[in-house]
Amino acid sequence: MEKHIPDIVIHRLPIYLRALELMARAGHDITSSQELGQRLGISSAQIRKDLSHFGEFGKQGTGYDVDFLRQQLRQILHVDRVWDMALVGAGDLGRALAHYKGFENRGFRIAAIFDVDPRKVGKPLAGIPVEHTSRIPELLPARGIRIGIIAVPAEAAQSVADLLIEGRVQALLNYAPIRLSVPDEVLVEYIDPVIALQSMTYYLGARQGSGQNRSQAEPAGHSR
Amino acid sequence: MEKHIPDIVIHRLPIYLRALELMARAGHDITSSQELGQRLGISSAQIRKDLSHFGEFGKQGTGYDVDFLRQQLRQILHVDRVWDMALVGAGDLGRALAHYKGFENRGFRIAAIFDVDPRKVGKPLAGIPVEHTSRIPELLPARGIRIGIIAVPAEAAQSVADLLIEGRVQALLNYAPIRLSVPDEVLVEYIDPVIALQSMTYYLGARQGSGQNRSQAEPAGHSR
DNA sequence: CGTGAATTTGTACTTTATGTTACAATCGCC
DNA sequence: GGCGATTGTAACATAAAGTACAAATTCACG
Repeated sequence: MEKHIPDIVIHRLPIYLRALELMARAGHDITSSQELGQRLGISSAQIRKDLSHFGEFGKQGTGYDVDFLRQQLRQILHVDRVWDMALVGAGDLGRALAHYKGFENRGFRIAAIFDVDPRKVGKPLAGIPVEHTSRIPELLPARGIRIGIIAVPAEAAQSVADLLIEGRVQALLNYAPIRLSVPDEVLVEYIDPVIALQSMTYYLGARQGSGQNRSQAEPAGHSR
Repeated sequence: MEKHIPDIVIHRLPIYLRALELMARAGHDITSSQELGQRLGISSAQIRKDLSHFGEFGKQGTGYDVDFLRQQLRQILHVDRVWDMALVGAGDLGRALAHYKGFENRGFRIAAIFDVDPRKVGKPLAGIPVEHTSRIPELLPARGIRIGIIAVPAEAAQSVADLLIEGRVQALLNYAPIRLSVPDEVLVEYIDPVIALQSMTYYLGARQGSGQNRSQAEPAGHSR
């Protein structure tokens, strides 16, 4: 319980937590690694082994107390508090994120919004004032914001990342389809729907289409 | 080149492709596994081995022709065509996805949009008419749509998935924070920003905060 | 209240999957 | 025509997942 814990294990914990929250809300008091695994498509042994990195949370013959395990996981993942985040980009995606209800109750809150567009600066979005991007380095440290969300076009993403890092941010969630170059100590997670889609079309392509597919050949040239 | 190819390899290919598209746009004609790896934070040997599953695309002493490798990867991933997708949910997220320019040129297009809200049905979104969700099973097969995007609240996600599958969809991109239960032959990819964030706060929590963090204790009770 | 069957955990051990190292073969270039 | 660069891959090393089981617990039943 004090050694290095594999990153892949860390990435599964939020999935367990999400399932537990769901069970708790459904009034489910007790569960087992088997039940959890069934719901998640993960082997029960995997779940037990993952959890065993952090302690012994279950009871033999019974399983896990949903509420207790939930609290433990929230502690382990440090979401037993609320993390303020800075959102950069008040376009369509930024707006969707600003209005997203899913952050509440899962440990996060958008506490500041930035955009370069002067028409957007000043007007509040989801009740939060939109500031100019250039003020990131100045405003973030004062507000103790340690997480940044990048929701700007790919061309602007790296410079936004640089500003956020100047503002002492330690974790980035990047929606732009580009790899960011950041100091070693800064964490980055990437969300790119096209990457996810393309790894599915690899498998789809081999299969039978249901109708007249391949509607359009992709033109050779590129623009973006 | 005919054996089973690990899923994890498939998931890296789109990342290679994305980098190559970027290079191509930058007028970069030739690259090497080393250069690619440097940009992506992946070892050069990893890249060479991944590619070797599909053939020999490089030239010793020189490296890879950016344009050629790009075309090869697009073929392998079957994004040398355009895939029509059905988007379900015309809320904030659905709107952002409908307007997203990043699908173009990467092999995808939103060809149909659905929502349950009668106020949204009828009005076009990003030039695409919004239909009622109940019409999914009827409309998709006729249009040869094989990919669905779920952008509805968690409560509705499973029933939307069921409708899409009834409409013969073979791949789902699910933005709802819930695991879907689907037949074996249907592919699913998940996007949940909170999962990504929580795996970062695991590491962040151990570190020094930059100011007065832990602004608010999460209340014990839950609602959502 | 005692007992045995049924569960279920945590973990040691085994197997499988993934990644790294190292290098012969090849190529372009000066 | 020799030299530096770079590929593709075999051999090795590391990481992750699955198997199996002793130990603990519950519960039904007499």
